[in-house]
Amino acid sequence: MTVLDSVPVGTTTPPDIVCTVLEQQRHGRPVGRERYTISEVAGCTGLSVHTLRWYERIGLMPHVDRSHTGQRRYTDRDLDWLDLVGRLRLTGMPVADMVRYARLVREGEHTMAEREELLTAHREDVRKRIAELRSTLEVLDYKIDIYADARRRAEAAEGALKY
Amino acid sequence: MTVLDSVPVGTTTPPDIVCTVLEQQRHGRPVGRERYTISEVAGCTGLSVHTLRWYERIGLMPHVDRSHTGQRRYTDRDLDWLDLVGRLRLTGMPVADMVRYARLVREGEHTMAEREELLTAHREDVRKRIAELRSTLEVLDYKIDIYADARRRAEAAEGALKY
DNA sequence: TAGAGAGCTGGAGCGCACTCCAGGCAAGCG
DNA sequence: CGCTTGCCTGGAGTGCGCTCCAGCTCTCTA
Repeated sequence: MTVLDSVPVGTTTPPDIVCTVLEQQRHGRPVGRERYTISEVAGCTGLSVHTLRWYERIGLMPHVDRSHTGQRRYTDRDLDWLDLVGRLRLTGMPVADMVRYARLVREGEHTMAEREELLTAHREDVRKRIAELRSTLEVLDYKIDIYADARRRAEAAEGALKY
Repeated sequence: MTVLDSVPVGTTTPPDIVCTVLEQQRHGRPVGRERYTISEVAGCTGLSVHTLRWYERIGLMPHVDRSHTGQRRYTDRDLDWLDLVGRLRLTGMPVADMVRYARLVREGEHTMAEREELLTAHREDVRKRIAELRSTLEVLDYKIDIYADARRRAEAAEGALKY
């Protein structure tokens, strides 16, 4: 089974304990290991295995290691990267931009200026989006207040009718 | 021409003045009128005419008036509605939800509680998204700092080489 | 009276970000 | 030894939110 070959040689964790770890992994990285199967990574990142494989196909992953049978073995570094990707995704960065960033990282140190630029531009974007959201929040508050007022008035009228 | 039949009878605005108004309309509602053609609305909302017609098809507009030749004539109320729709869209509300809200509005006063609920749920969403964005902003700041530090160090080293 | 220009309709097409499928392989279990 | 489980691949399919197209009408201007 895959559990055995993903546990480093020398570690004698019995299968039942590994299972417990697998059980508790929902949005927590399984501890005490450094190589994870694709389904474990799916479990703790919230991404589907399809999406993980797709990220690799499009060049969004920095080369994932394989087991001797050709199965993916993700490292803690990979999980850190996926964490960053997840955040950028949540903030609406297009996948194409993330792929570009990934490519720059692969290309080495001389691309650091460009990476900084990319992130800085995105940060500006995020700031703008926060401002937008806040301004809409005001409109939402205003409208909800109107509905709430109307409801309170209606309830008061209903109360008055009772007596 | 359409300009004439969209100007209320009795208003004698000459065409050239109307043109000036049309010129300045980029993201400002043309003033002094109460019926707008689809391209005027496209101009001041930033939506395409395609999108405006599509919104109507899917039930996102509360019945747009027509001229005697069957062309759309948007009112200020319509523009207000589009303003709300635009804000909800910016905050990521799915079109299906906006359609549902539009339907509730059409159905009259007895749907107010449901509308309030819908907006309140969305407000919660927006708040969560703002929190998410802010937390990502921190990560971004952190990473950008690292890049900036590296860059400054590199520049300092380069400077040192010169002398 | 011909041509330009704006608008109309139903329906097809598109880009993005996944999501799923068919067909196949390797390992462990009863 | 067959069955199940988990993973593999390339490629097709999906849902959303538009976006565009063909073919038409109406009105104005030269």
